[in-house]
Amino acid sequence: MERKQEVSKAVIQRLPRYYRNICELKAEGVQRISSRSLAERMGLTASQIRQDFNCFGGFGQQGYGYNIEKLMEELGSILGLSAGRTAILLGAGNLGRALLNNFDFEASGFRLLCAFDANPALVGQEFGGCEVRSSDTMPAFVAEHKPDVAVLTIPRGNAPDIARELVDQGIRGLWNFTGEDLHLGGLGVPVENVHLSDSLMTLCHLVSTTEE
Amino acid sequence: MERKQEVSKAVIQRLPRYYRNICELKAEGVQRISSRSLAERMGLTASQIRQDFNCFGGFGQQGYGYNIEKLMEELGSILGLSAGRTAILLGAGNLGRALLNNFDFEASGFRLLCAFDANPALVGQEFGGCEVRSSDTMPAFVAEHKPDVAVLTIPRGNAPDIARELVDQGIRGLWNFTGEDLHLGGLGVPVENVHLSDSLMTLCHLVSTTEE
DNA sequence: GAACTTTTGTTAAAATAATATCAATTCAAT
DNA sequence: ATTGAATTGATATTATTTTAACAAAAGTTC
Repeated sequence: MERKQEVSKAVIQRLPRYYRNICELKAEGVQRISSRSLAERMGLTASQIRQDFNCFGGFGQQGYGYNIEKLMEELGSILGLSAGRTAILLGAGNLGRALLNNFDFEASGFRLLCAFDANPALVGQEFGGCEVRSSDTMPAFVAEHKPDVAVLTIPRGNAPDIARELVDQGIRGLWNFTGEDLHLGGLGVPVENVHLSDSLMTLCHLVSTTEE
Repeated sequence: MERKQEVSKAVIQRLPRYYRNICELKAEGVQRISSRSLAERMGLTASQIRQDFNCFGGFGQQGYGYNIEKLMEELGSILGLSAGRTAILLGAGNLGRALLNNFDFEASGFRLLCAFDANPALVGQEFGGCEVRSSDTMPAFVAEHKPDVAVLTIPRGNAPDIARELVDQGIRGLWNFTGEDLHLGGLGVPVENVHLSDSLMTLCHLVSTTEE
């Protein structure tokens, strides 16, 4: 599993999509696949797929292709999905609740321990099987349970302060929906900034330039 | 505004982030900014910013920098945010309602006309100022109002069929939350596939590899 | 089991993207 | 006005990423 040299960010960002497609293939009952077939399915080149996989050591077989079962395990392991990581969610507003109710955290490698909100009306309620606790109790909870990552669905203004606080308390990653770009890479804490608006603006541009 | 040669996808995907930051600067009352300052703020290189902007014709001034007001207009125009585009939303389940209630479509260039759902209990209700209508009435509505894009927050299985139907009815773009990767580029219809799970899996990997 | 086909892993080449450099131009100060 | 500092836009360079090519290995068929 040890990598000779740093794997490029471009490759890393393709891994979840590979994993998704392999899971689908497994669900379809497929046992093995060649880089060519997978490339066709995903709209990539076979060459790119082979090179991507080989960043982590070849797990294919010449003349045969890739075994779906094995490939899924390998990709899952590279992504760290079975590491039993834990998460908490901060901010049980509309967006936070939508995630609690709909999003399958387990499928992305995380067990959601609980949510926190400052609003007393929400404290004690449960969404998607996850209890909302008072924000006051967050530091003690983090100190005790040491969750790996925090999901930030709090209002934007609070984001930088809370992020710093969480890092001080030992959080190892942030899934950030606040709209504020956070960069804690310098502190060794990765952040995934989610900006739905960026995606929609890109679509707006694409629609505008696809005009005939 | 005419481009000499195709602007690379990498540049396009940075535009929304530029736009966001310029909006913030304007809100802060800043009147002008140099590529160096902006680079520092955004964690990029000044060179990259100048080259990106120059893809669309230089709108800076030597010895002065970029005028915030002008830059915002130019970027907004490139993104097509003022084109008065319209959207409909399909599927007023948890995710759909979360978008209706929380997401600022106008800020990303779209006026949301209405939502559609097959569930009679939801039809007639309003979320975020947007009315839910019966799915049955969707084709007639699209034929009459010709919305530019459709937001897909329907269950995954239906996605491909509905997408094709929408394209036949003249839809020009899809903002796809179904989890199913849609590729209608061949039909000249751009799609933005949103996969929150990809983002969280990437974070899982980053947390795992940032281990000391 | 020999010939043929498939397909990988690896190396090389091509294409793309990011960064550095610098002349030309503008602003600001005296 | 003249000088000096700042900053762009363009070009050149470097780095990265993607694609192509192919020998080596495994499967398949007769």
